[in-house]
Amino acid sequence: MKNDDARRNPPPTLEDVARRAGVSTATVSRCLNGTGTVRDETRERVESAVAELGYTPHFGARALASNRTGTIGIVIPTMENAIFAHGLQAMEETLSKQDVTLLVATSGYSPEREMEKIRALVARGVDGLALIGFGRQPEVYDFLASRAVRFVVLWSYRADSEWPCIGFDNRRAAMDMADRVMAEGHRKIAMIAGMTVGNDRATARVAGVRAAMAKQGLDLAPEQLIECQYSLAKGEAAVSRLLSVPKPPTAVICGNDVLAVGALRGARLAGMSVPQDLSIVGFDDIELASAVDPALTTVHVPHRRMGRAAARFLLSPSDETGEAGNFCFETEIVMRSSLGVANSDLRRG
Amino acid sequence: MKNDDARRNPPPTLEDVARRAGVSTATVSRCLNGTGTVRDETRERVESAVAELGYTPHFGARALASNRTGTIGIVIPTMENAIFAHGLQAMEETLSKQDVTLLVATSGYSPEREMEKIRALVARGVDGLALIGFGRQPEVYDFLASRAVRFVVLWSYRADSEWPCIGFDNRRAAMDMADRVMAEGHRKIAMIAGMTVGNDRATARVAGVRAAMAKQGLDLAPEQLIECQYSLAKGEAAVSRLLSVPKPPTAVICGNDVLAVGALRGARLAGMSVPQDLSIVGFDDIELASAVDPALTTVHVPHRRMGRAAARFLLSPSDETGEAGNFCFETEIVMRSSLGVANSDLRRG
DNA sequence: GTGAAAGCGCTAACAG
DNA sequence: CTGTTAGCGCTTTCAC
Repeated sequence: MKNDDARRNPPPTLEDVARRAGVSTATVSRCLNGTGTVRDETRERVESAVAELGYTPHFGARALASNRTGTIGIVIPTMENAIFAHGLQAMEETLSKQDVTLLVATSGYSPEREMEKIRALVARGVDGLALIGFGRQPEVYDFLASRAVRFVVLWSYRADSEWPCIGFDNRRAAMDMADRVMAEGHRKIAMIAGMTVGNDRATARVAGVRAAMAKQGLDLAPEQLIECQYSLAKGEAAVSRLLSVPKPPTAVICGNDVLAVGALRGARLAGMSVPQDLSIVGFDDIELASAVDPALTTVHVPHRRMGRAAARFLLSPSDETGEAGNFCFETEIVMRSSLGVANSDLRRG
Repeated sequence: MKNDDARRNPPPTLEDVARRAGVSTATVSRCLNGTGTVRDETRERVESAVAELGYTPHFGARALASNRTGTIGIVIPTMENAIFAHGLQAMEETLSKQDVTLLVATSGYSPEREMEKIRALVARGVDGLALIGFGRQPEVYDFLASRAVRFVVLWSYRADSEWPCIGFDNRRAAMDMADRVMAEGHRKIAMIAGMTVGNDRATARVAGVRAAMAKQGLDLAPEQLIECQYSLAKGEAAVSRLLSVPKPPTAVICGNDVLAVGALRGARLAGMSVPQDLSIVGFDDIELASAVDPALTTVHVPHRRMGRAAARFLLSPSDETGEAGNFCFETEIVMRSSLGVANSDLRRG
């Protein structure tokens, strides 16, 4: 049996390689890690010994001895929609060029689970950590500090942040979007937001919409703001609630594209056509946004560039950090067809 | 500075805990791992020492000493669409109940990169590995055997498989779908498939469609079969190619939902309405499928159940494996609106 | 340029 | 029920 084979022949160790190459383990280690200098001829002997034996270093042993793991961790809220997929992909690509592995954990938008995952990743000796947004208990940051874990906050940006962050201005982006919606003549505007508690991005997006509306003397009445989890079904349910009142909104601003696509479907089911009867806009510009009909007007977020920047930051030697780890990307509104001019009938209504 | 703090106070070790609790390291280890028996009073002392110190075990050390890591790895083709997301999520949930971490790596549908990732995961000492589909070089399986790595193939099923697999019958599912399409009167049928080379699932889906058509005396002409990568854009491009011939198909069977949604958009751009002028069906039943308009008729695949089964299999003690790791899930066709009866005008055409 | 040897933090026999 | 102790495989001074 193959299994027994393997049990009898445990994987080769550094020592096996050293013996075969006729050198010491220190030399093999030096070859493998590019530390110190080794004569060419010696290096070749070592390399062929490695190849012949099919040697792979033992990760745990290496981690124990060197106190590094070649691993970066990230905790994202969810993998179930594509919001973070491109960012992750870009991050992973950049990291793997330097032979570092990205460990992805998900929290399901739960602070407790996020903390668990952070602990798990730190316990695994990640050399760096990426977290989404700022909204978390101070204990989390204390823990990270006490363990001296390098980390960066992604997807959010605060100029005065105490911690490095690479993101964008969620509030501003939402404000711009609301301005754009109002520029189309909309006055009765509703919002379907993500759960704002503990989620600074969702919170900022609501605040942005509020601020923009305030500038025009409008406000977001409580019944015009629905908070729900980011899912198609919730978006669909939310919009039907918004439409079931005497004077329904002519435009709905959604906290992300998933909600917006759900809303699109809800509107369709309610017999409204978008954007003639109702405008719907999203946020994030995931692929889904341009796949649906009508295609979604949304806020384009530079996922890949953020992912790459995050990787580069976490890869950079910690002693040359400086202010480097603080970057605000620009977002822009992508006009597609789901936003139209306000229908005056309804506006009057 | 916090960083210096941490450098001066290195993380507590098992020994620190032992000292503080007034016991030996062995006892602390026993408490932490639930191995052996410990008096309640002792356990409590240990537990409070752990809490006070904020102790977290060192992963590498543990891996080195015990030769286990509490880690299961999986290599999936991509995270950029939701095909594997629910399966992963379910797997992760099941594993984390047993304090096992899931390490996710992506291959981008490249065999070389898949092998790299497998090596990386094995080097990290994963206790088990999940792979998608069977299509890979024999060397990969040899490597796994030589390292005695427990693994399971997912998303595919072969009754006579040499290796444990938990999946479904891709060929059969595609066949059923083709039958269903033909039952609506379609005779001119085209297919937009994923790249079949090295991808047994894509291959089986094409084979299934072929077989079903053959039963009715039809065949899939070369120009009626387009292979492309799984992306919205490719699906869109493919359908416009299919529609640009004298006698275009009345139905297009797609290798997955992403392609189908792309095709939907392509058809729309070509001025065709679905399903009146053209029927389009997908495969996988990801959320996207029911979010678009018209909603996609597709093959429902029990992603979550597969993920859970995979986790359970990999979690089970290897000595009681037996035939347990071989399971074929049923799929079913979800009728939505993108499949309609064949338009006789076009059929004649 | 290379080797010897001391750990890294933890687990698992083995004693007691 | 608990303590002692010998490694696990690798990196990293420190000599030579």
